[in-house]
Amino acid sequence: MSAKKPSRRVTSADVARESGLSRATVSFVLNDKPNQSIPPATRERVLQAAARLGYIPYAPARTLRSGRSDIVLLVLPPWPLGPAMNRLVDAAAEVLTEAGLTLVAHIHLGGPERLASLNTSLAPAAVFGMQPFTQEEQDVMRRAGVGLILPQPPPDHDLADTPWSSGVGRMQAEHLIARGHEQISYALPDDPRLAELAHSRLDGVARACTDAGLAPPLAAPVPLDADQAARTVSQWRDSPTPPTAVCAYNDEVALALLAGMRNIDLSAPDDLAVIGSDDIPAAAFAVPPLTTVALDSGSLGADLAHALQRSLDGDPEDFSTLRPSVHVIERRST
Amino acid sequence: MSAKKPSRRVTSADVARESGLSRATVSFVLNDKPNQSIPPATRERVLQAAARLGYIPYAPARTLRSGRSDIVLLVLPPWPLGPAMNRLVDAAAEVLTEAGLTLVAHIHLGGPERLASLNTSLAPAAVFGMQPFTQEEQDVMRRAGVGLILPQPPPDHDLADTPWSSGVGRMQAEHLIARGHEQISYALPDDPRLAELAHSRLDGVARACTDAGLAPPLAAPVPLDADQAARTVSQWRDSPTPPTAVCAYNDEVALALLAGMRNIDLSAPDDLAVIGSDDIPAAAFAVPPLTTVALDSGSLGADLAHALQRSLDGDPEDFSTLRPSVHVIERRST
DNA sequence: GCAGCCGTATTACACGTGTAACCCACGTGC
DNA sequence: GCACGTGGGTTACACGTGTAATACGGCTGC
Repeated sequence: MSAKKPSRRVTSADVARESGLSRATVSFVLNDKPNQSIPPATRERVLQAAARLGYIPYAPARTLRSGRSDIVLLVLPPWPLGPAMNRLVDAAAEVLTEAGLTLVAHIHLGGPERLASLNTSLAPAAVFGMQPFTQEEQDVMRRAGVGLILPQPPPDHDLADTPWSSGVGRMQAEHLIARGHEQISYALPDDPRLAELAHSRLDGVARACTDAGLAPPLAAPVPLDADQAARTVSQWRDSPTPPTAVCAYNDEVALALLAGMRNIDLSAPDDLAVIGSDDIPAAAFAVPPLTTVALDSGSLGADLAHALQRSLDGDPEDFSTLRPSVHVIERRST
Repeated sequence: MSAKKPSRRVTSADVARESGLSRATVSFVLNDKPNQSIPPATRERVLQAAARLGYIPYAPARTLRSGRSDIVLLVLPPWPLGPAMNRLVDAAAEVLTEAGLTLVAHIHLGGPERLASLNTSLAPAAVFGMQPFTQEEQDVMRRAGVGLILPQPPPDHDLADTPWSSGVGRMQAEHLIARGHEQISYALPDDPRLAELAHSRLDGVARACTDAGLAPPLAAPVPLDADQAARTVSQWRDSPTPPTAVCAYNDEVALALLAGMRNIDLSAPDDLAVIGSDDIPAAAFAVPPLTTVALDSGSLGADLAHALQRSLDGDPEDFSTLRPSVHVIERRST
């Protein structure tokens, strides 16, 4: 129980010694190779010895030998992602765990050289990012031994048109249009790190507008501050074509708008309808309760994980066909 | 440029061949060993060959040989953690990256056997969790080669008394007491997964109350639903000792309370003062704007990372001395 | 009685890296 | 002339696994 050496690692050789068999036999039993014939008696001997010693195979050695790791790396951007992404990761992790894979997340800040050091220490089987990687980044990862890199930019397809970006914007706009609104504006987030994603959502709104024969949306950044939000609203109302409704980048921006409107004695939806995105818990408690667009990120995560798993098994999978369900949660702000 | 073999891995042997030197020399140069004498000319030869081939050392082999990995694993519980934890992880990752370590996060769902498989594929140098691990879990990780496991339960010290748990509760209560409140209640979260953390925060509130000579707080679960929250508030007001203020587990619970109070024509702070915790963006936009307790999780993360790094370097570090700053953000709900 | 075969377990090697131990040629001091 | 460092490099091994190739003994078929 209390050894001198504080923590000597238990190797498969120890198990072999303990069970009086060879390391090969131990390995065969523990990975139960199908085409080997091992009598139940010896199998039991190995299993018990392994349990007694608490043997755990050493990942690096196993990976080195087999050539493939069972780590899936999720590369997250350094900006806050909200609870939707949380659920997505959650669901994906569960599916992958079931398949013997391990999902880990890393927030990635710098350029390709940092990505390189990441892969240097992890050597994942697959890397999953939020937006496509640059060619240079891909090269670095490939050289580091990454087998599968996602998402792959579909060459003929608009990069930005992922379901969790422009799809959300489109859904927001369609809901407002169905309510009879004809002049829509868009509330961008103030954080520059969110600019890319925000503009692709705005793009979804714009397309929904042109599809319906409406004018393109006015867009303006809305900081998370009630007074500044109020100013933006005032400017909109003073414009030649004042909007009757606004799509917000997310629920937080939408809440800022509602608070700003209160400050200048306006209220949703009569003076200006407001729709958010993400369905954070606070949305239901706003004044008035906020209508918002929710992405079923849980099942999206599970779908992604399944597709990834099949991809690792050799089936080239088309990830662009994954269309998650996104739906409107109607409350009182529209 | 376009080889038949789709992606043969570039090894240090390739670099050796390319530079016309031996693998050992290559290794010496690349890890620049101090006590070796390598003329600048050869050094340059190696470096250029490595760059030309785009050599990236293979993590598993390196780890296998050296015995220590540079991965730090953050084990997250499967429940939502809020933006504070996000900032903490962010800051910690930055510090660790600077030190050549790689921080990755994994959400952990099951028992020790899952933890085992986790470590089987990762072999991290250190594991960092939110609450102390059980003895069994620690054993499993130790056997898997994990050198440092945090947090270590201090034997003589109350387990629950971490700064981000009871410290928050204490700070909430002290603020209310300073405002003259003498009967305080506590709004627990409805999610059973949060029970442990919530009760330790409640404990902080209770201790602040007894320290001030007040009665212990009434506690009740408050679901994220306005009507149900309203019912709880009514019950409190009907109790023999009706509270004049309430500490909420977090801002979301606090927002639910405010919404519930609106439904029954009560308002904060006159009918009942409400204080939250976390300072989520939505708190500022509530009606009335929510007073809350904010943890400086960014600097806490950085401190933790520094301590962890020193610990890995051999200095036994006392993590229980880390006292993050937690302060009250006064708005209008108290 | 012997070749052959099958079940059982072992030996031997490869994966890619870090590094201790060694080797060789070349001044250099006496 | 010879022992002797010494700069500049190499050879050899270890880390822990997985698995192909192999050895051995006993049974079967003819």
